[in-house]
Amino acid sequence: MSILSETLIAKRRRLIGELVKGKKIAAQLQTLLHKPLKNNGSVSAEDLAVKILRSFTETLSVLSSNETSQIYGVDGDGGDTGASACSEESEKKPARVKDRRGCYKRGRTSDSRKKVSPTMEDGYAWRKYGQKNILNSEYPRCYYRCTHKYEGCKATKQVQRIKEDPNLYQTTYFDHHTCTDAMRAPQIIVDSDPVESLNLLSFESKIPWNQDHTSRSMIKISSSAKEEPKHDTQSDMSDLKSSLEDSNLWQEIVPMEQKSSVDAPVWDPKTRS
DNA sequence: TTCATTTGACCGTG
DNA sequence: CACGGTCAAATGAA
Repeated sequence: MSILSETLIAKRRRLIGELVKGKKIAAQLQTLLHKPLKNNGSVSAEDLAVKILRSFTETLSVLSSNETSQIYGVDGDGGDTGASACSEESEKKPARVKDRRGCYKRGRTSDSRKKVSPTMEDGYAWRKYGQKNILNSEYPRCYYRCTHKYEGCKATKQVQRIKEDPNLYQTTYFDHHTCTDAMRAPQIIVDSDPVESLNLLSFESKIPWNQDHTSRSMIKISSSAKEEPKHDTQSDMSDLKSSLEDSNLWQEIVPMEQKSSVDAPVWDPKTRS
């Protein structure tokens, strides 16, 4: 027990160290991007990018080597997923409202992962199904589920703008995508969504995020990525992969069974009922 | 016409 | 009863 917590503490230290390092290098890269002419060759943007990637890669490898939920401090007491589908027909209520008693449960007991990002874009196609004003929160919370819910993908997420910094969004992911890459750009699959970590490379100050970046526009981006598989992400990923292969980190990050799942979409694109 | 978003109602939990 | 998560009709966009 104590040994376990010690290793956890060590891992946490290592993670924090890596993240701090990555943040510093990212800041350097940011200034470099702002004044590219001043790049007299001391440090190239590419070098910095590689360093950042390495730092985040290291972080991911630590995360994927053990329970991420513990490190994130997220609940994960097992049990089944929050909402469950309505069972069947029931006509005990007025036409407008069907009887939804027992249709869903609360309490998200499945694994959840939190992420703070300047963008809601994460490479997946999401469909908004609700929005609520939350007590003591200035901004509403938006509820999304995977577009391919009807193919069996149970992934959902909640997005909420952060009160202290409205440019940032806190996204909480529930469940995992089972629709994999059939409808989105290919990517590495790690325990927690790897694309999220790559999104960290999109610098907030470079992107004109203003308050008009609503969920709507972000979702549009998601679905367009689905419809025409542009492979920006893919080329990014292959760059990343090739740079990582040099350092043998790639093998560490991608567990065996997940590597094989990349080219084996599990969802079946059938017509939904 | 199809598909996504909006929005108010419904429902379970604490 | 309040709150938060979900549903589904209405509405809008392509």
